Amino acid sequence: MLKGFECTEESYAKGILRGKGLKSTAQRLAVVHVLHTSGKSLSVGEIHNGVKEMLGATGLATIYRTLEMFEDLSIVKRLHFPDGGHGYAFSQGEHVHHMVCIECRGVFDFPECPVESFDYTSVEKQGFRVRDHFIQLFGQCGKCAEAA
Amino acid sequence: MLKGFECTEESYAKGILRGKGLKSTAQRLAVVHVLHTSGKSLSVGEIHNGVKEMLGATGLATIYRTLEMFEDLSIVKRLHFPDGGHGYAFSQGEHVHHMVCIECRGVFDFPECPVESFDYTSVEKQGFRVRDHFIQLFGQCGKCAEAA
DNA sequence: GCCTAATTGATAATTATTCTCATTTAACTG
DNA sequence: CAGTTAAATGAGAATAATTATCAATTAGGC
Repeated sequence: MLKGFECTEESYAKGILRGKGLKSTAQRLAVVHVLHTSGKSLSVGEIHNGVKEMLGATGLATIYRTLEMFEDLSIVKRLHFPDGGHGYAFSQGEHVHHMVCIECRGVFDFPECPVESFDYTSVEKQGFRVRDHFIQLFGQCGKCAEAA
Repeated sequence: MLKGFECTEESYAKGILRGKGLKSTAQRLAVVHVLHTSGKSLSVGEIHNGVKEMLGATGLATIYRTLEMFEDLSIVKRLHFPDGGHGYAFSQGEHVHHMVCIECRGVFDFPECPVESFDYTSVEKQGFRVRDHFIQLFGQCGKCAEAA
């Protein structure tokens, strides 16, 4: 097992995995570590590289499997970019939304939900029942705005 | 050139294409037609099949090229699904949001923007400058709710 | 420490997307 | 409305992304 780099986020993931009867493998914790410490949205390839740096040879399929599982467990969130690409970011809990810097791909949380107070009347008139939503803000983070 | 199936949506697309000095080809108008008449979000393959039904042999690359261009022109919108997949829907104008039926993938517009009235103060305290946003609602459309 | 089901690694297979270039065509022009 | 030209297309090769397979490994409980 992996030692020495465990922090709040890894403990959080371990707790969720344990609760579901899933194993806390070195690979899974490394994915959490790589994502969390980067503070931004990473591609599958970037995550794979980060994990390999920590653990040595690691199968790419494991990264895909882990990300899919983590998304179901609300440990990571899949984010989409205007250019059509996508990436993954560490994210605790289900009802958090994210803003993404279009320059550095840094990810920032915001807990207030703009849709929560939204009046669905016009939507529901069409017979539509809203169950869930996906929101993402794009812009410039403080650092990138300064640098510009 | 294509005749006989032109309706408001095709004229709309032709106008935008003309305005940008782009050609209104049979393939492009067929993409609009297929998307609009379906009323739902379609995969690239489904769009390709629909266009082939109308025009006969059509290159897949053309479909990809057309969809990318149409997204830039805000004629179609790329939508994402909880299962990780994505699709395209006809969509007039830039500031329209969509709700998608998770059963039939039907797409419904709503012009009111939940984020417009949202108070960004907490976000901007972090130095983040919001430029754009992506919103999508998921749920059940009237028909699918009845059928259930 | 042992046992067992869960997980992983390596790679093959599949699927999705982009590229290339010769051929075709929409739109403009006279 | 025939001629011209830059834009667009088709077909398939090339590349990238994702999923599947299965033998070998390992976390977690006893």
